[in-house]
Amino acid sequence: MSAEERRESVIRAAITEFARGGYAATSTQAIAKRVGVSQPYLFRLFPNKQAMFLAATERCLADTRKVFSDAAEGLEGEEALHAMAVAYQRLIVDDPDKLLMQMQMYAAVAAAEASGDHEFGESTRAGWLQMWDEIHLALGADVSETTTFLAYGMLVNTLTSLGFPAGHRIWSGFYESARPIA
Amino acid sequence: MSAEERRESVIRAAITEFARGGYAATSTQAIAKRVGVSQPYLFRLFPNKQAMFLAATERCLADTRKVFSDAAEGLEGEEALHAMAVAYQRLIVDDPDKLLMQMQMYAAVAAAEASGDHEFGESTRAGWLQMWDEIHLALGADVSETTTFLAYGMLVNTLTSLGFPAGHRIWSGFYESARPIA
DNA sequence: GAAGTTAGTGATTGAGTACTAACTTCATCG
DNA sequence: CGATGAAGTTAGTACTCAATCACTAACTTC
Repeated sequence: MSAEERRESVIRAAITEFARGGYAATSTQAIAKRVGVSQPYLFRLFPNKQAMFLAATERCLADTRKVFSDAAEGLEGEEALHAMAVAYQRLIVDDPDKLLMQMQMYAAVAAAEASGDHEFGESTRAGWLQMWDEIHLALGADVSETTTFLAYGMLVNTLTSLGFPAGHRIWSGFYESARPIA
Repeated sequence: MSAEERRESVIRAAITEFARGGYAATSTQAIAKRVGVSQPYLFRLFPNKQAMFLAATERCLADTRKVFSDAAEGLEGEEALHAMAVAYQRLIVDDPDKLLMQMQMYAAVAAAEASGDHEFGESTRAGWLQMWDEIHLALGADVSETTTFLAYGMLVNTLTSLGFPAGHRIWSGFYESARPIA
């Protein structure tokens, strides 16, 4: 297998491992095992552990962006909003690692920023802005609608992360106001 | 100093340390140093590191709840909403560790749930539900308004964690729709 | 002042960690 | 055939960390 292909599978493995353990608690050993390769070899493909985490977060953001843009393609306004909401819900159910990785990313960036490292946050902010702009366009360039959409998305992230099961009363407000499922 | 008082200061120190490093990357040594006590003594006050983290998250949630209930006291409806929004913004600015700890908590619970440990999530969900109910009451028992309020709150958390500076265009939607500052 | 308790420490251990250096295997090509 | 270079491994280093243990100093009770 070529180094480039390996790097690909390392990124995929890193996403699932980092998603479950966060940055610090995930060992490069665990990633290597999932890839099916020796642990030191990872350091041929990436300069260090941080680079693996960064690659994983970037990939994760890009994948999420793609889910939105694919869902909204050819639609606009209310229809686009509904399609994106449904697509995001499907993403969370079908590929929970993406959501977990997102939460780990937020925590990691927050910690990095708090301790003076603004480099990591920079790339994440750029990815987020891209996602914001894409959703913004799909929703007809309505700023407040974009903000509201993302706000509900973040609440979904939080409640899902906390493990509130579907049907729990804490979800009831979604049917009345945002209707992301319907 | 009595053990109970010590336990108090350990919790406070744990909040700031865990907030900046997350669970795994924070050493008990760092907490002990901040308290001004030897590292082994922490294990007289708490059975293990997890218990310190749990105590920190519970305290953090309780403090946040108190911010809301204090702000909304004697008010209702639109006024209560505005007061709580302003109070939360002040909390984030004045005591950023509370927000960081919250994000670390979400990531940690998500990871725990994903790997089959539902005990940690249980206490966090309970604390969150309490907060939800308090806000719900303050907002006149309007479910969709409560959900919207919390949704905006979670977006604020995310954007702040990512380090988007005040005045960045990504915040513009807040003035038009939610007006949590104004 | 003996008996007992409470707050606290120093030394240590054993497991796990990121990362390095040096070696091997093997397909390809002149 | 023999050389080259890329893919991958084994062995190892230097370090960190949670948790335990045996101990002490100060206080309280009677």
